[in-house]
Amino acid sequence: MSNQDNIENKEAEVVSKNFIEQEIEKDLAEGVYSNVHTRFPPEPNGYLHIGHAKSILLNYGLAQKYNGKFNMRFDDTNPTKEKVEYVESIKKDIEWLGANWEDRLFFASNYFGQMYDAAVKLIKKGKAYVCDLTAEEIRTYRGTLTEPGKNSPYRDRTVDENLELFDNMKKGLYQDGQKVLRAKIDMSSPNMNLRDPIIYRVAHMSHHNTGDAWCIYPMYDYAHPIEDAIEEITHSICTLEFEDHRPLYDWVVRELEYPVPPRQIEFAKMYLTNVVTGKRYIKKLVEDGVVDGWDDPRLVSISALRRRGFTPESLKLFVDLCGISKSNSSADYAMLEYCIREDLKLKKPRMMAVLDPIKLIIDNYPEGQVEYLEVPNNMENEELGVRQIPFGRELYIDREDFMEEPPKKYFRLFPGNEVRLMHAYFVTCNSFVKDEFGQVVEVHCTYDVKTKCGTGFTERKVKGTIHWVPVASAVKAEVRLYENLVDEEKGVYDEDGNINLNPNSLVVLKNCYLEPNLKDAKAMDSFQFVRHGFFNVDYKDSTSDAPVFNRIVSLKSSYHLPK
RNA sequence: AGGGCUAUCGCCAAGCGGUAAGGCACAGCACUUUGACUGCUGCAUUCGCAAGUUCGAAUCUUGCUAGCCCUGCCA
Repeated sequence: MSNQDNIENKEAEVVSKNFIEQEIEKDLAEGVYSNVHTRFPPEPNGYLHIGHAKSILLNYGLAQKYNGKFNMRFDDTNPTKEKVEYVESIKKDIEWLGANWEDRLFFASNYFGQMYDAAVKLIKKGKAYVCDLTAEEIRTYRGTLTEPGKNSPYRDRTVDENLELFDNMKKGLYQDGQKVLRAKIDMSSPNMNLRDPIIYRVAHMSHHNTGDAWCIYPMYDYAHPIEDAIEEITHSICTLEFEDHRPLYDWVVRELEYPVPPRQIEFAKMYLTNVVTGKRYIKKLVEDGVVDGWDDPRLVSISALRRRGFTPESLKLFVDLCGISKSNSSADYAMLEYCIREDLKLKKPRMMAVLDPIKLIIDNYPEGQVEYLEVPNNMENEELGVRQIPFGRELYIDREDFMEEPPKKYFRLFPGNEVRLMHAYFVTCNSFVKDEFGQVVEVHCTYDVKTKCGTGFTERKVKGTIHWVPVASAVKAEVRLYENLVDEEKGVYDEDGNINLNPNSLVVLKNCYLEPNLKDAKAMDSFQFVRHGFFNVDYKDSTSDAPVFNRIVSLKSSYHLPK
């Protein structure tokens, strides 16, 4: 079974339609829309994270499922927050995820002209007015959650006066904050968004895309429905906090009289338990140097997950497994880990690596002899081929694979016990050597030639198999193990809102030995290290000459020494 | 005179009036050139709580309770 089939099978398990799909099918059946057109509309003000991946994959997946189209759109209506550098990184992340916008890459800022015309239309309909109140006054006039607001004294200006004032705003006759354009809706609405929301503000600032062409910029609530309508989006999918904005969204598309108005549907954001997902907090971690950048493998930004070795397929699987709903929830990190293991296990070679080495010496193996063993790269996937591993008298094995006094059900090496050296021979432990600190440094064994792997030897069996690496040709490497950045015992935040950090979130092992085949491993290549999990070669500059491996994910938690 | 939304196993999540899907996690057994993987088995007499309607309610009604969101010239 190929890996692709495997993923498709996993997806097939998600049989029921999510509520958005149900809504779409209802719209299609009732003829509200004749096609499906979705979009992903980030503001280029930072890095995308796994929560965005959910939205991207949802929107793209919906378009695919219903044979529709998917647009990429930068919602860049606020020049104070946006930068070109984010635009490129966002495009890169989305392409990497596999969401294809084809030739439909748009910028909200390219619609400024149409948005201006639409505002003029609203003014002419008597549905918008220029307001001279200060920001503070507007806040006061807006009322509170429990008290209605009151009308602005400028609310009843004539159409002609509004037209002239708005034109003057555009011409740059006013300072920032001096005047705004407001929609005339209902100052006593229980929905704050409908209390004459501001739809245009003055901001004398260069825009990353339009430069100095404009000094007035539309607000999200006004701009977004127009963007969707212009692009003929049918289903405008966003997160739950915009539910209260939907009446305003509908007001805008209705008053502007679009023939086929788009429809906004909200779903719950994705959170991960005990993981920092807030952009503000991630930014602080980066600035404080707690992590080494936005792509630090302990973060869940898309660039971090990519650097860590997560694949687009694994993220897609994760998003599908999590599902879409309207209830606030937080997924277990274990589910994410499952997804990457699932994706990689048949795709990647299984190599041997010794992370905490002790020597194993085969006393009856001829000194100086080297033999090459041919081993499959992945015993469950023949397509990955075979490789040669040199075998000799002196090997490294992992410290945890030998115990002087083994507990019950310990199947690995201990004095008198016989185990299989993976892909090689059975060896029996005869003795061991300790250093002056009482640490085991050498284990002495004898091997049985008859037991060579692949010869069909079946006379006796062993309970344990251990991995090894030849001392003479092993590749020395630095291995980085990642744990949760957050102290799970204490929870993500303390009383003051600071993050409870886990001091052991990054462990660097400098004395690791890998099988010789890993000498030329390419950057971003990933492997399974038997018993240790999945690792990838880091592309970032390392502090040592040795190759650096990041642990993507460890093996399932039940894969441990006997209790 | 507040409004909107949500509540089904440790975590996600189906369910849409006919008697609680599935996945993750966890546990056990089998298999195994690693104890992983794979396979099998187990894991909610009960759906936030309380009344009501009904032959029948997680699904309908009413009333509570808890959580999230909303008073940016942010998105």
